[in-house]
Amino acid sequence: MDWSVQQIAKLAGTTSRTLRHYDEIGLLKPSRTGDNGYRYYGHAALVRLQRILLLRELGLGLPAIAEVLDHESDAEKALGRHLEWLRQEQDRLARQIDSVRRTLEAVKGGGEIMAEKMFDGFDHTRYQEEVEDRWGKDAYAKGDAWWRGMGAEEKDAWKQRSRQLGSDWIAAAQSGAAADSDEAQQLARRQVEWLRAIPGTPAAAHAAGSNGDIRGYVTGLGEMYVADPRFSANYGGESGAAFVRDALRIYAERHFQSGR
Amino acid sequence: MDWSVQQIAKLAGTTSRTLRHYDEIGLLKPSRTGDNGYRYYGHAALVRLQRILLLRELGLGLPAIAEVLDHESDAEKALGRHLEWLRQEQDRLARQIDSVRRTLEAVKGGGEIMAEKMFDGFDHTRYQEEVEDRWGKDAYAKGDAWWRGMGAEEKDAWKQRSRQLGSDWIAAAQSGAAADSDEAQQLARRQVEWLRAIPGTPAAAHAAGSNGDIRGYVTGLGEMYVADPRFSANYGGESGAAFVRDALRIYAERHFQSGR
DNA sequence: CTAAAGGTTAACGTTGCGTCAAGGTCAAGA
DNA sequence: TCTTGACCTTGACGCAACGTTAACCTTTAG
Repeated sequence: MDWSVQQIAKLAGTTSRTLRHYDEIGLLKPSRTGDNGYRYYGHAALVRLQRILLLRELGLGLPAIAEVLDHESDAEKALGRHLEWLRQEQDRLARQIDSVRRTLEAVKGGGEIMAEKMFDGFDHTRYQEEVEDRWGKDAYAKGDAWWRGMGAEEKDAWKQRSRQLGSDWIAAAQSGAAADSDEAQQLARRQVEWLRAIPGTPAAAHAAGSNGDIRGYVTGLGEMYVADPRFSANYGGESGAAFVRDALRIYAERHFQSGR
Repeated sequence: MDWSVQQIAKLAGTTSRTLRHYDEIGLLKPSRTGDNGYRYYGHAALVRLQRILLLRELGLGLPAIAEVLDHESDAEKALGRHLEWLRQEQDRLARQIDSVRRTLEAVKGGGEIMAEKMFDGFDHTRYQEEVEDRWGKDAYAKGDAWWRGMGAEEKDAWKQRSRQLGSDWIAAAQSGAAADSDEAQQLARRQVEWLRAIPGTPAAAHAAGSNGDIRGYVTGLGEMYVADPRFSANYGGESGAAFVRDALRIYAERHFQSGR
């Protein structure tokens, strides 16, 4: 009472190629092999195959499935871990959808694809990797959660504040003020306060009494601004960006201990 | 004022390998290539790279990104399609999570991985492909939505009804009744009514007055039962499954026009 | 006897790079 | 000047899970 590849494939709802693949990687061996090389599957193989397919539909990888089936006891833990992973994926997707929606709206409205600029409410998608690299994995997560948790009015207010700060920087830069001038240092102070309002940043931690490397953070941020041509483009070319950077560096040197 | 691979990679928050990849597939060519073969990137390239990375974070594929960037006008449509796709993915994930959760609970409670059998509330994951193949893509979707939309009590009731039907079939098969006996035909009627309660099936459409191929559907379902050893195992071996199949076929022949 | 149906192994294609491997180039110190 | 060491280059394999030819036997039905 054995079945051929095609037969068992149809019974279980899969393809013969899949069965050969599973044979190849050792996940499911045929119960018997004919002299002609044909694969034959018996009852036990079918049951195992169905379990494999069930677990696969749940999204588990083949190695994970093998583990579950071979050490029956691990099933619970494996499924638990998998569930956790699925939930993270779900979160990621939700954020992505949100981003796409906003981008789509921006495109519909403005036109240009990359209309969102640096100060337009802290473009947190753009600097994700950089932020994570330099100031820890969860800094971005916190900032992101904070932003997503705001209502539309709050977001508008924040954007307004950001834009105001940005245009003041531009005005100062174009007026030819020096980076260590009072005007520039006042702007630097506002910028730092602005940063402090964003949870997850070292600036926020510093405001709360903790002592991260706020000096390095502020200085580094200035360098990021100069390095980013979108920023320079909006703030009067490289000279404008350099002005912001210098002002921030000087402010940081004057007001913060040298790191950690 | 050009940048080397490493430099531009850091500026944009990616790696040199990625840049070489993009060069290879023609997504982003260097602005200039040195006599030594070195790649150098200018301002325009950096802007394009940043757009690429932004779109990538939104989850678009590289070919799609190329299309968006090269035919600026398509951006809106491309993003719209992408959003749609993301939402479907989200749906899929949600269903998967639900399945994993239920399976996990079943494992915690009962133990055996594949405790869910055929009639245990219509195992809709198991026959997905088959159902889609034979009776259209959205039949499964409708049935699935219906099932997921039920409350726990409703589900329990449904399971109860299903189990009752199943055990009645078993009893009839084991009593040695003929497939065309009154008893068997009564069971067939109940089975068809049971099927009618599941939205998306041809049986449901038929109940609503539409005329899909309900005869083929009912008959085919019977064949599926026989082909499935899990079914036969639970219903008294192949003879029991054959009994069900025959009874259904006879019932279908007697009560439904021959298809479409 | 022949053709159709079904079986076999072998090997490339898919997605987006990470990761060696082997070897030029360039700026700077001994 | 020679030697590091850092950075550059072009291949080419690896990953996940099969789909899809390709080229070639075996079994089965007519």
